[in-house]
Amino acid sequence: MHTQAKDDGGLFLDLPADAAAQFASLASRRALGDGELLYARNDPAEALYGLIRGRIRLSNVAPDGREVLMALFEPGDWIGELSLFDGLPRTHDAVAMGEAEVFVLPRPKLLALLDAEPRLYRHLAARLARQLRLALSYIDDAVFLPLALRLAKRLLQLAKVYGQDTPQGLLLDLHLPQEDLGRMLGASRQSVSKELRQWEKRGWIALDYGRVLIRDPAQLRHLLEQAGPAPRRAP
Amino acid sequence: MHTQAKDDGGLFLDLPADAAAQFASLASRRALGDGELLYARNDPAEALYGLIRGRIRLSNVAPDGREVLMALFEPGDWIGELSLFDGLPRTHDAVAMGEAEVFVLPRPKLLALLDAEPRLYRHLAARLARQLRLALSYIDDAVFLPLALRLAKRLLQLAKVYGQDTPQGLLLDLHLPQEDLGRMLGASRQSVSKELRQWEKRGWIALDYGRVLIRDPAQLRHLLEQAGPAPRRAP
DNA sequence: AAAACTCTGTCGCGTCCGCGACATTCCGCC
DNA sequence: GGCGGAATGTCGCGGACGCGACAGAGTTTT
Repeated sequence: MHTQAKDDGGLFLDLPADAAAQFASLASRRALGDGELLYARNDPAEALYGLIRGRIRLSNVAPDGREVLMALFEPGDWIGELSLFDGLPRTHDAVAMGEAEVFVLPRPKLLALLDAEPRLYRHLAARLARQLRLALSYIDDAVFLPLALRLAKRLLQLAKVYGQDTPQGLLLDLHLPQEDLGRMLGASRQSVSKELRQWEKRGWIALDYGRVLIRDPAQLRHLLEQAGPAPRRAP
Repeated sequence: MHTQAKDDGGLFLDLPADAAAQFASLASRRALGDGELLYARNDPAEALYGLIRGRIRLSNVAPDGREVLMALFEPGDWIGELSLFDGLPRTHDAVAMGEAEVFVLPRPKLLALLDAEPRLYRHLAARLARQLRLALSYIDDAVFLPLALRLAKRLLQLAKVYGQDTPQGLLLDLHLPQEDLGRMLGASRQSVSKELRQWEKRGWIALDYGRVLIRDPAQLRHLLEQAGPAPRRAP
């Protein structure tokens, strides 16, 4: 669902080399300005996209302004496979954060290629499978874990993908405001801030604008382990 | 994710007839007693199952006893495709509610068949796609909709699949305690009960043990429409 | 370098909803 | 047809967390 770039191991997943070439031959390009919509919720499924440059946010906005931030895409990620498969409309808005550029693989051409090379289905289905697993785990977490634990979990998850090792610890430099962190968790900015601050006071992390330095990942993991398996049960 | 039976239109999805026959030739059968585990969370992915008789619940239980009820399967449904695709462990427990019987399609055999007939991937991928859409909508709903609306939505959704038309209205006779309804929504039994009772007082529904009669679906839909698009915004 | 914005920290109130408790009603079973 | 267990209705307390408000700190723009 999100942080797909490094999960895939490499650029545009592990397609066989020849298939990658075929994909490329179908593609045109499209440049996006800051805040530009790649597609909107309920748009028809016209193409599959491959992110070349920049960052794209996949989210859903309620009419009252609340927003669920479902995924962040980084260069190397595919975007929009779900609609590719079932032909149904988009489930989310896809918006460029800053300048970005994508490959555009029109659905009809892509389907034709897939029919010719059905083994490619396997690769794309594998992506769907990963996304489904992620979505399912989000649902579980939303029900089982209190905000603090969801936040810890997400931070560690993000760190696995975006974290850079530094002498002081794992640096998460993704220029993401706490408000967006909240939107990933279905939580308010204030609650996220409060929790992060608490951890900072304990020396587990250090905060900066749009940046988090995880000084002691083990403490966060410890939180999850002790509370996750047996959430609070005092007799 | 759940209520897949009638969504698929027919028994074991719309497989080509010859493919269905091939599937059948791979299958053995397994009978399950009430409460018996078909598989458990984290079990390895050994087979794909097809439900022949009875009902199976797909759920996740936290160590403290709380439970998320992710899906109910009815005869004609496939069970366990996700692990079929990626080979990773089960995400949920699958438990028989009452006596049940399933086809068992061992994964290795099935993968061999799929390699021989790659076009079948398309059918199975379509199922993954539907499940992903459902999961995504659950996530959105959990964040955007208050309990009452999620409940209304779920009731209508269940009615589409299980509802029987009667002179008094849509009858939902699925022998599902309100507690389980709650577990579908990440809500407590008490809250579900309260809301249902309220609707009953207004004459929208009628309640019975494990049964709901929807007298006036339009009212429930109305709830969703007025509140869904623009949830409460008093100046 | 100052202005305009964005991001963050912090209170405090209010609400939603979980949870324990208990009475009541209904079902399945012997 | 009566008995035990399960399902339901109902209060009320308490906790988690959203939300408005505002101050202060940092960043971007011109």
